[in-house]
Amino acid sequence: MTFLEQKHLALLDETQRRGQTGTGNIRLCFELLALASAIDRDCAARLAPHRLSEGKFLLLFLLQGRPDGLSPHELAERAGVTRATITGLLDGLERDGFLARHADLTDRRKLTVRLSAKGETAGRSLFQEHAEWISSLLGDLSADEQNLLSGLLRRVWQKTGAGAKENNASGDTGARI
Amino acid sequence: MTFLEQKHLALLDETQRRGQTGTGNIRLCFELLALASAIDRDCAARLAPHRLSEGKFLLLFLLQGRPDGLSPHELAERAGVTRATITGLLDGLERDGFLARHADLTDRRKLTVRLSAKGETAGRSLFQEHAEWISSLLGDLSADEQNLLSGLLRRVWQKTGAGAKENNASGDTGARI
DNA sequence: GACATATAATTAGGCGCCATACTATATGTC
DNA sequence: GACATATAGTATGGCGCCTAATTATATGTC
Repeated sequence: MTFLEQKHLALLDETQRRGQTGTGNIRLCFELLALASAIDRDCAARLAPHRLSEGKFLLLFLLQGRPDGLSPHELAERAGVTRATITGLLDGLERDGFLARHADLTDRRKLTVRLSAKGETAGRSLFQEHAEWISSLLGDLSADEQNLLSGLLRRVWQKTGAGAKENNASGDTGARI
Repeated sequence: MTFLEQKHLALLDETQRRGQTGTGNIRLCFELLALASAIDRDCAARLAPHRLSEGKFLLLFLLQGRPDGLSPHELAERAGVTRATITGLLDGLERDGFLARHADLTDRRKLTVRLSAKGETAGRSLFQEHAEWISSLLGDLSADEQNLLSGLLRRVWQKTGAGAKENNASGDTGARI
């Protein structure tokens, strides 16, 4: 059986019906997207029982083991999302008792975000669990296979907008086989 | 340079700092997710100038070349999303003049959704463009490399929740090298 | 010291997706 | 023909993400 998603099947069917060239390429691209979606769904399903999303988990994780906390601004930078998004995530996490916002004593514009005991505990155990799970996803592949896969992914990535930008800066290309 | 996303870099840094095992696996998984995100971002950027999202594009595409139209219910099924989601997408597409809802004559619960001339034109040209773009992403890989990649993706996919479900039904496993 | 400018966080509003609840209509059964 | 049940579409409210605008505070410069 194929492992594509419904929407991709529909697109692929129609592409084939129209006798477009390169449907093999397209199928492969959809397989890649389907795999990523499946991983994201699994991730969400693992976190949902704790009332956490992937974004919230990342914040928990960034704050974990930092008794001095971090500002929303720093969290945004490290998480790679906007400060507005952080505000929303913090609202949820604070509501559920994972952390608290504290006023900064020296700069009254700033806040310091610190985990509660609940947040510390949840962060620590979830992180361990999460790392093991992700690692296990790829665990069946041999070292050679992993290198191969990484190289192939990199080459495809260079055709994307993000990759093209990177290409202008450095001449790095994945190995060919 | 690496091609991971900010959030994954943060997770990976911390994982290494804690001396967790299997960080290579984890990096590879993140590379896969980063590539899928890059593709999704490119897709969104291509459609945005037309005031379309990926979901809307799919509807345009499903309706294209069907003078009799489809019902929201059928659209939901083929797109693999809920009917509620379809309602939202149709609202936007109707507002922007790509299509119209028409009352069904025989069953008054039903609607028929048909593209406008604008919708037909946009659908046709975008579909062509889109198919060529996606195909080009993978176009650098040889046939062998494509088969290899597909097999590797499939094996990882079987470790996901979606894959595990599928496994119960059929014994299909990707080829090993 | 006043004022332009930068920075921190938030708010407001939008999008796409979901689950759940609701309304209108159809249908099968007695 | 009445009534339970199913179905079609929508409304509501939530989440995570975004951009742009707003408010409060800090800072550099004249």
